[in-house]
Amino acid sequence: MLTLTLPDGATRQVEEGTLPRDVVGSIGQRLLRDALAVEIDGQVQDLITPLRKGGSFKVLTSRDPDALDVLRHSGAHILATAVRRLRPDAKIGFGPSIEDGFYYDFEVEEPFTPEDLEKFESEMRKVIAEKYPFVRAEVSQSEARQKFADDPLKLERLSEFREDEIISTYTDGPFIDLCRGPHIPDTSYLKHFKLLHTAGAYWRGDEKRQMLQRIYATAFFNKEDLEAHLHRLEEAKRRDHRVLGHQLDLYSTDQRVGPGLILWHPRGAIIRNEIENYERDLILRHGYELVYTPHIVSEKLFQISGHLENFKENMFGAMDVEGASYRPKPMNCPGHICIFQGHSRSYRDLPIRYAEFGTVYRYERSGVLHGMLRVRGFTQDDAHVFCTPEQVPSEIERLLDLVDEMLKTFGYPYTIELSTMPEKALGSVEQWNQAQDLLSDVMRKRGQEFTIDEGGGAFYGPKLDFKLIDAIGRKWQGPTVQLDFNLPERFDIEYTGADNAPHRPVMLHRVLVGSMERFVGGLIEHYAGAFPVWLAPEQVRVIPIADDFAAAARSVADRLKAIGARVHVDDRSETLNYRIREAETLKVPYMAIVGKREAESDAVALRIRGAGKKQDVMPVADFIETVKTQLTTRALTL
RNA sequence: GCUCGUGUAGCUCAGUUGGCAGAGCACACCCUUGGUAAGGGUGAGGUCACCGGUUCGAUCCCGGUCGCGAGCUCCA
Repeated sequence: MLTLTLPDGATRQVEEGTLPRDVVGSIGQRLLRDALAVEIDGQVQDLITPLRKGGSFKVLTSRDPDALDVLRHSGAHILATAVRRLRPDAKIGFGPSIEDGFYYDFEVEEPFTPEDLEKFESEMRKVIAEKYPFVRAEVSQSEARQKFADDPLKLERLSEFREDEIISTYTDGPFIDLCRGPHIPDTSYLKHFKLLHTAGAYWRGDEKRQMLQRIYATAFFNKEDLEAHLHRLEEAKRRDHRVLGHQLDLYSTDQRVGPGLILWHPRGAIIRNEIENYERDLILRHGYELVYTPHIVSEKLFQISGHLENFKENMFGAMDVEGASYRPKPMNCPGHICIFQGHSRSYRDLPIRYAEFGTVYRYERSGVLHGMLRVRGFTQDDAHVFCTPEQVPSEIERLLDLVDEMLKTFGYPYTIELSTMPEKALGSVEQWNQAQDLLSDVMRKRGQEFTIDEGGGAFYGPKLDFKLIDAIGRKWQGPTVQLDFNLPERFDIEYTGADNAPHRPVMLHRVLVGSMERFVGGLIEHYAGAFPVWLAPEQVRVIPIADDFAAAARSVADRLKAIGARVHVDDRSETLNYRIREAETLKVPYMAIVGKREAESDAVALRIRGAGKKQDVMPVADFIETVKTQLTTRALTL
């Protein structure tokens, strides 16, 4: 007998092998109608998998987030059912639910076309209308091999089952799949879904294996959620930094320059420069010193640092300089270490914090390049802290403060991940554990929440990754802080302690924005191109209504320039409507319009970005104050 | 790098079942001097990504190269 504890505390005794469906039915018929799956002891299973253990027992309905995974996974089966009907030659791979939906992988001779997707979608509606129950069966290895005799990918998976593992299959009408489940009761439960796109995907994610055709789709329990999701996809498209970057004339790439290399146009360069100026002030306040190191350095340096050993596939090739090999630097750390070693150091000097906007070059495979977000040349706001082991916790604390201050300025909420020892790593397991404990201790003491990314560390040390959350809820790679017990060893750097003996300093690597390119690309999407005043390439556009007021407009502009604002006067011989439209399209925060009334009273008719027709007539002096406040506070809203 | 798709004016895109290349915007000039999201006219602008093949003839068909896009893999 198994004991099930219901959410209200009541218990039920049932025999092992009882179907959850029967338990739910005995609780209530209404509940059975709504039930999609059950959760036993925290594990989700469907209504037709026999109970093998007792514990807490919860019925999942469409209100439970976990039930959405069940729905989507079943959606994948229904997709495969439809595909198999129309393309009997398709060999089935895997079809899991994923963060925003589900996919199914197929091996086919002829790849799928967008028209195929439409046909599959309408075929899915037929499968749904036919209301096939999902039927579970537990089978032996040899039975399974028979059922999937024509599906080599499934046979491969079957060969990996252990003797004692249960092999289960699920059938919905004509389609059978090797699957652990759980599933919804029948195909009619899937109502609101959409096939999105196809893409190639390696079998089992291995680039040495064959390429399958993947169909991506999404599904929700109700129409509103589906529509909201599709709307979010549209919204992401609308914010695409590649489109906005071009429209707003921020940056470009050029075939003649090469892929993955960014040309910053004047308007984009302003944004970057503002960020750099802000950050320079910030870090000088936080005790950093600025340094510069060369873009190409002798390969010998990367032999010492271990980059040639561990990072070679991401480094550009060597160039010959009078018989010696030089390489573009993929990271700034070795150079900073050389500066540290330029003097003998005392414990009294530490911590030493070197910062550089250092441009690095990394070879990235052509298929991964993406606008400003994934490039081959980028500038890191890089810094390295050299300190004693005892100083590490306080340095981490300082960094947490610094990061917090910076991310607030840009209006990003964030989460923190602690990434631990990867497979390919320098240094001992003990060193790694020590470092990881140290990082987590500091955060626990602060009450700072974080999650663990197992095996996600850099090859030279564990790291803290800050994940930014943008205006539409997407996560971005933000600041990282990495502990490094390895480079100090390799470079044999030391300082003299109070005991007059040499000691090994600890090294911290950290970036705040990470890559200027990626960060600005992300900001474009975060703000949807409508930058806060302090970052806006053009902050005020002054528009005289007619030529007669051009002089008055220029006077307004001059006074704004005097407080450091970026202002243009648009006195072109175009209609007022035309000029307003252009400024609005360029997302200029303020339009200051000057006509007869304003010129006579030294005022402007202010049109604020996003506020439409609404205008505010105010004295020029007041407007200047408004802009000044925006600039000094780095305000996020107008 | 791999699978699929794609490349026509500065930009966004039509088009040619193989026969002198099209629009809108932007740009130049002229008219218009305007009160809150595109006033009107005229004009200039293209080796139809590049290389090769098929053909009397290729922007179009075929092959290759390069770029771009959706993904896979990888990452700041």
